[in-house]
Amino acid sequence: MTPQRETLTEPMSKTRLRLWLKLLKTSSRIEGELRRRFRDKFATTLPRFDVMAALSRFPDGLKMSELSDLLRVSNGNVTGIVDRLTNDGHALRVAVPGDRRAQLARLTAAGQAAFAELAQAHEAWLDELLQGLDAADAAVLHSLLGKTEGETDAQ
Amino acid sequence: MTPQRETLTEPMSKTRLRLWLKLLKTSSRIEGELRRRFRDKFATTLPRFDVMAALSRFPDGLKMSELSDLLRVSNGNVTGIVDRLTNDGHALRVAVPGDRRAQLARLTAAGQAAFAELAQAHEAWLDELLQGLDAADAAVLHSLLGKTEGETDAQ
DNA sequence: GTTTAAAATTTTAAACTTGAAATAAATAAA
DNA sequence: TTTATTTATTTCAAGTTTAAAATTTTAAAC
Repeated sequence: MTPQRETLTEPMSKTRLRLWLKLLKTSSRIEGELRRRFRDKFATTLPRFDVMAALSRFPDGLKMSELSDLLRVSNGNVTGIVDRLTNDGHALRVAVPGDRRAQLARLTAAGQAAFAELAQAHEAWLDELLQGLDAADAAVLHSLLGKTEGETDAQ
Repeated sequence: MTPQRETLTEPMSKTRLRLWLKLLKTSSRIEGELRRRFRDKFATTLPRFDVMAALSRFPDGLKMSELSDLLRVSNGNVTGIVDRLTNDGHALRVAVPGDRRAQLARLTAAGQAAFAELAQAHEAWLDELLQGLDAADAAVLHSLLGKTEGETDAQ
C-alpha cells in the first residue's frame, strides 16, 4: 500500500517538506535581492513593479478586479498600490463607458517609460541571479514546478 | 563568445526571467494555500508558525537577533511577532544571565504543544500540495534550486 | 416599477515587513 | 576612569497584505 520502500529511507512527506523549505528559501532570497535593488537603484518597490508589468501588457487598461485577479492579490491591495502609482504620475484611472462602478487602471506615458527601464534592469538582474542554471536546467526546473499544479485554475 | 546558439531560439535572459516568474508563482500559490489553512484550521499565521518552528528547534531559547538571522527577516519584525506570541501565551522572553541587553525568546509548554499540532498539519498539507512530485522529482528539484545559490551565505 | 441580488470598488482593522533611528548595555581605547 | 565603538533590541514611519465590511452601481425577478 505504502509507496515503494519509503520507510527504508525517509518518509515522502519529510522529503516534500524539506523541498518546500528549499523552494521557499530560494524564492525569498531572490525576491529580497530584487526588492533591495529596486529600492537602491530605482527608489521603487516590487509590488509597484508587478502592477506596472501587468498594466504594460494591457495598454488599454485593466479593471481593478482584473488586476487583482491577474496578480492574485486582494482587491484592497491593488487599490493602495494604484493610488501610489497615480500619485507618482505613473498610472491613472479612467472611467469605463458603460459601467459607472468600474474603473480602468492604465500606465501614463511617464509610467510606460519608467517601466521600460525597470523591466530591462529586472531581466538583467535575474539573468545574473540565475547564472547557475543553464538552458537545460531551466527547462527541467520549469517543468518540475509545473508538476506541482493541481487541477485548479490555470494561468 | 555568446553561449551556444542562444540567439537562434530565445535569449537566455528571457528563459531565466520566465523561470523566475514560474518559481514565484509556484511558491506564492503554495504559501497562500498554507496561510489560508493556518487561518481557517488553527486561527494562526505563517509568520507565527515560522517563529515557533525556529524556537522549537532550540528549547533553551534564541536571542532575538539569532531568531531574525535564522528567519532572515528584520529585527523589528521578530519583535512584533514574538510580542504577539507572548500575548497568546505561546512564547516568553527570558533574561540572559551575563548580558542585560539580550533576551532569549522561548516557547512555553502551551506553545510547544500548539506547535506540535501545527507542524503535523503543515507536513501533511505539503505532502498533499506536492503530490505531483515523486522522490526522484524532489531530488532533482532540490538540487536545481541549490544551483541558484551564489558564493554567498550558506545554510 | 420596486425589490432583491450580484458585481466592482473602496474602506477599514489587524498583522506583517522593511530600513532607519533611538535606547541601552557591553566592550575597547585613551 | 572617561570616551568611543560595537552589539542587542525596540521603536518608528511607510508600505504591503489580507479578509471583511461598506458603498455604489448594475442586473434580475416579481
